[in-house]
Amino acid sequence: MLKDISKVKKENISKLMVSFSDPFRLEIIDLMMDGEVCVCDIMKLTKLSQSRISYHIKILKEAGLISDRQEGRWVYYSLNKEALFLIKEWITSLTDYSSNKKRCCE
Amino acid sequence: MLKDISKVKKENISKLMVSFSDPFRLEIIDLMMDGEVCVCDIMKLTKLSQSRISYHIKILKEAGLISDRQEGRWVYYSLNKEALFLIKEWITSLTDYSSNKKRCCE
DNA sequence: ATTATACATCAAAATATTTTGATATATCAA
DNA sequence: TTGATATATCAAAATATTTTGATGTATAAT
Repeated sequence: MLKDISKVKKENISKLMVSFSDPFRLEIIDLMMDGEVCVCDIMKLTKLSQSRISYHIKILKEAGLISDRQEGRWVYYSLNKEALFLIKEWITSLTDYSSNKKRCCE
Repeated sequence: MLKDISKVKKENISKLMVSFSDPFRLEIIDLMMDGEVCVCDIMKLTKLSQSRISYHIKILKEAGLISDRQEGRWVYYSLNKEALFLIKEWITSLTDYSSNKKRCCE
């Protein structure tokens, strides 16, 4: 069972996965792969409204997937690599430890 | 940008991530790590109602995350390793290629 | 001081997901 | 054939998430 193998808590995983479950958030994440972006960058690149972006950013932030850094009027957001590694670790535990055991003879 | 790096399509990822975004589905996935399970196993182990389990199973199946195999009255579900590897590959592309580039001098 | 810009937050509306309980289907056993 | 079991499906209700438009706050430029 997962809980015995991975250090990653299920609530964290669930929240991180919720982050990834929306196509617009995936787009935003995609943009962040090139480095820091501000809300205004995302607005230019995606045509999403400002408050809509702020909403999604908030979800990403609360899941711990992104960090922010303020510089004057701008807030720059970037992917939090540690969170990405957590997820990777979790997925790895799934692929490495999941069994192919079939049911028989019950 | 992700689209240039990974072969994994964003709609697939989004659907797979939706699979992971519900705590009950995470529980079900967890049970499947030990090998095949039927709905009745999940009922015994989680106390979720039958139709509720069927609903979540359907989501997992439509995302391509699990496979099924019927044997008499029972249907055995198991994790689809290929899908797990797809996700792993995608996460890996995120961790490997995402940049730490800071904004400056604009 | 006033105005403009970048972003956050809020409440209401729109939408989507999940749960429930009832019913349907298929397999098996008596 | 009848009854029991395993699971799927459906429609309605319950909940949760997302979107929108308005307003608020902070920073900076004039």
